[in-house]
Amino acid sequence: MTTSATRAERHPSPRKRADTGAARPHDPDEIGLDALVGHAGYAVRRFQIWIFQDFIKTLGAVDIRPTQYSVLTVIGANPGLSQMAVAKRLGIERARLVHLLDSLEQRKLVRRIKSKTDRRSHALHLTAPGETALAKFKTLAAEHERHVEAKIGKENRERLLEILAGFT
Amino acid sequence: MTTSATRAERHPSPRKRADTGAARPHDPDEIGLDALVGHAGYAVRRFQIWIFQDFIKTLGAVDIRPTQYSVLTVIGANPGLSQMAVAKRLGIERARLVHLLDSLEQRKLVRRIKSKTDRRSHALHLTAPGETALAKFKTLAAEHERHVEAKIGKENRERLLEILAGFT
DNA sequence: TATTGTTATACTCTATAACTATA
DNA sequence: TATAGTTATAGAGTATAACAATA
Repeated sequence: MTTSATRAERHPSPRKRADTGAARPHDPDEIGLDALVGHAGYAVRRFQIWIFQDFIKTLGAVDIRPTQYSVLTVIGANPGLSQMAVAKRLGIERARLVHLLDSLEQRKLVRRIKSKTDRRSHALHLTAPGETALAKFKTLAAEHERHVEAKIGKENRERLLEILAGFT
Repeated sequence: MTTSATRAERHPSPRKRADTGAARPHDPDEIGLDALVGHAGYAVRRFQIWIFQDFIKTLGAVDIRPTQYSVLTVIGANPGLSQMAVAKRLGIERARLVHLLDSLEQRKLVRRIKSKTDRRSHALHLTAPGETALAKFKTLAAEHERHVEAKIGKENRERLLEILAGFT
């Protein structure tokens, strides 16, 4: 652990009070996280929630959520992919991708085209309006990314991308 | 962007093929992420999923999930907190905390004690078995943390904690 | 009036299982 | 028999709203 002078450490023996049932108004800043401070998962989770909320808000006008954006981006860059290929690449359950594509197809952003060589599978393509829309989404997503940069700093964001490059 | 030679960059003009409906068997490693590569949120989300899965697996024998662990840890370090205080500190909806505490109380790990000074609120405490159990959970959580360290490296994990110190 | 805990609803996401039509 | 897409279900998690008891 490298973080120093954390809140938890200001509560070295928090259980001293034999308080039972008494009201204890806590200043939220005084509530120690104890062992959570040493867990990367805790901070990563809180950060991920912050990022997604900003993404959803920034792309709110076009009603696109992070998972929808990732699906559209991958189809746009790799037209003709099957649903299985997209699901595997993005770590989405194939059952869930069905509903995601239903929604994107209803919005006329994506088409499912029956494969001629393997009639079990669909080749996924963006529609022409889908291509246009995705370009707009990418512009807004870039704006969101600038919010991330403003939040944690330019260098920290770049380090983060390097550290997590294996999780893609 | 600092990540170099990414997969996306190996697909400079991916839409060249006017392929429509043809089968295209893709090697999963050949599917480019395009713009996703530049989004911190994408990597953070994939990493967070990996971490939670490892946590759930490592603490599977004691049937404790990340959120339950965070609630128990905060109550253990700050006995007497109200439900509102815990919910605010951890960013959990108070409505959801009700169910989490119902489960932890049924398992005799936590007690809700009526406050005498504010009869609307409950003071939260670990039971004696709860204290013992939490010590065991912390040992297993530390083991999980070593898995994280092994996955991304000791220095990277420490940098990550520093970068995300604000999200706690 | 405002707050604490509770109940309820809806929607997202994850994890399965089973079904169909193809291979 | 195995795979692609689909349908269905269950549980976690998020986001709300409304209610009773209490402040």
